[in-house]
Amino acid sequence: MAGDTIKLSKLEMDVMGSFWKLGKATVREAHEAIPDGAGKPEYTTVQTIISRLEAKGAVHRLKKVGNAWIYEPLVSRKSIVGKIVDDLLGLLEGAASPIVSHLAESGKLSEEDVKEIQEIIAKSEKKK
Amino acid sequence: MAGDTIKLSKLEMDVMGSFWKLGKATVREAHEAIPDGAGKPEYTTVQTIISRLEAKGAVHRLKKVGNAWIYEPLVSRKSIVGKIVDDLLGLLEGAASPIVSHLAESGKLSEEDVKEIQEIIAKSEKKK
DNA sequence: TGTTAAAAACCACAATTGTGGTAATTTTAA
DNA sequence: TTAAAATTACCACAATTGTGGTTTTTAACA
Repeated sequence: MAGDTIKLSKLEMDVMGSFWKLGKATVREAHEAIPDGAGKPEYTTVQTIISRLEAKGAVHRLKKVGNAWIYEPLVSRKSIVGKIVDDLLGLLEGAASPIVSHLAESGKLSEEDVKEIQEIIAKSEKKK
Repeated sequence: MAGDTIKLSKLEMDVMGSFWKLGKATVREAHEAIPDGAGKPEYTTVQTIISRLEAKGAVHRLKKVGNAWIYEPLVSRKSIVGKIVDDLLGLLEGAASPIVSHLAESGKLSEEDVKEIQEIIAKSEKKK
């Protein structure tokens, strides 16, 4: 228990990206939702990946429409991102600063993000 | 070019952790520096991993002392963490907030971290 | 200087991941 | 109602990763 979030590979993650974006999708829709560019997998590859995702319990078949199955995600992006970040924190011995420094340096942190952080921290400080 | 930071697997990352911590190390030292617990690899496994890290250019042999080689990291933790975070950002379509929310919620962000972020942001704002 | 302890070198092999093909089935449109 | 199009089902296979054993070399010391 505790660390039992499923482990997804890079490609599996990309395909989950389609489901997280679309909510639910057929194989074809999931495939089309993957951004074009180098390394975009073939349709049949996505088929395979979705089967594996199903075996892992990351998606499931909702219903059949026409002759295509509609799949639905069973794990949230939030939980998966959480696991990735936690793993990374493990590598960093719990220190978040290398992560936030990188975010800040790469200009990905908006002032809104910072405000949000401060609020959350303020809240958790109060609880002590 | 640009995305040419080496790709490390989980175990390879753990072993790199030893090098980042110790600065340089023999196979034995790297092995011993891995925290005990479930999934701690055997000495010979670490040997293999270090060979692969060498092949990937992540470490190299510095010199021989006694009959053991001393290895040294060639990639910084910073660069690897940066790559992981960038990949994650890719999945999140560039939005950092899911990451920082998770960090903040899990109580890993100190007030010092927040101050650091603000400073970095302030600096980059000035440049505009 | 020969034995032994340590490390390297080399090897093996299963699981997972990336990648996509082919055959069979099911719809749908002519 | 049958041919074409879409989709599933099933298969294959190479690369990478996790895992650690066996053999050989090398250094140290008794």
